[in-house]
Amino acid sequence: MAIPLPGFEVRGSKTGKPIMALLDLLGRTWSLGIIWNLHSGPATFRELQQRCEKISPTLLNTRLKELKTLQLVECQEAGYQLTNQGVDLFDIISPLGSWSSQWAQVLKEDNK
Amino acid sequence: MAIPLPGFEVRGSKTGKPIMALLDLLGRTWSLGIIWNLHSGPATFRELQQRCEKISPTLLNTRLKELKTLQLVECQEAGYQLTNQGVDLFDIISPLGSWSSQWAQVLKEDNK
DNA sequence: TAACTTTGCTACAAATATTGTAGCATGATG
DNA sequence: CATCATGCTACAATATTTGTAGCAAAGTTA
Repeated sequence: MAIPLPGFEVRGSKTGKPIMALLDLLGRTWSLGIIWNLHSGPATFRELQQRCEKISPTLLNTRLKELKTLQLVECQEAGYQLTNQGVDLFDIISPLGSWSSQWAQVLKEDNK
Repeated sequence: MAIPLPGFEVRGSKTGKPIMALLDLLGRTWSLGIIWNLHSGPATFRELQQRCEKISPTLLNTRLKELKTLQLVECQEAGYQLTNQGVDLFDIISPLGSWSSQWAQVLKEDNK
């Protein structure tokens, strides 16, 4: 699958709008998981593999390449880590953590 | 693929943590796209299909079932629309719109 | 009321993405 | 050296997504 670059046609949209490239990226298996897991600090390839519990090395490497190309993740001495932009992105989505707890609560109530 | 319910094992995590269910859901092809596209107002099945440009009816229906089960989308007279919870979720991710524009800008600069 | 349309959705095969396991090359450690 | 850990690739098996066709039900028109 081609890396979703802003300005070009991506899965789901021909317009080239940045948001569509981003939604394509984040909608790929494990993209969000990798970003989420990297927030707790840099990790080596194998360490990241463990944080993600069940990701295959093939896909992990594919996603890392995409995320590096799109400058959300970089590889330094300490291992893979979020770039400044990656951190900014994480900061936007981080409220999902507490939101999801409330959501789980509501789902639980409603299924009583 | 089983619907990712908070409290149960999901793709990428056995812990049952709500955030992992959410990341599984949002990481599925078109989940984010559907939520994003529904924000501009209710839509019939075919209308939504057009907003999503290239989604197949099979998958659209699968995703809608998931989103309905998880109470993010509901089907009313006007068509499919975000529930209150769905709107809350959208509100969290909506800054991605402007963030992605800046991101696109940076990528463009750096590739000069 | 009988012929069109439109709509929501299913069927199903082809195309694509993801997993799982094995293992290789490289560099560090004993 | 021999051993081990790491980053990553190969590749076949499996699962997901697409694309096209089309059906049943609910309007609309004549």
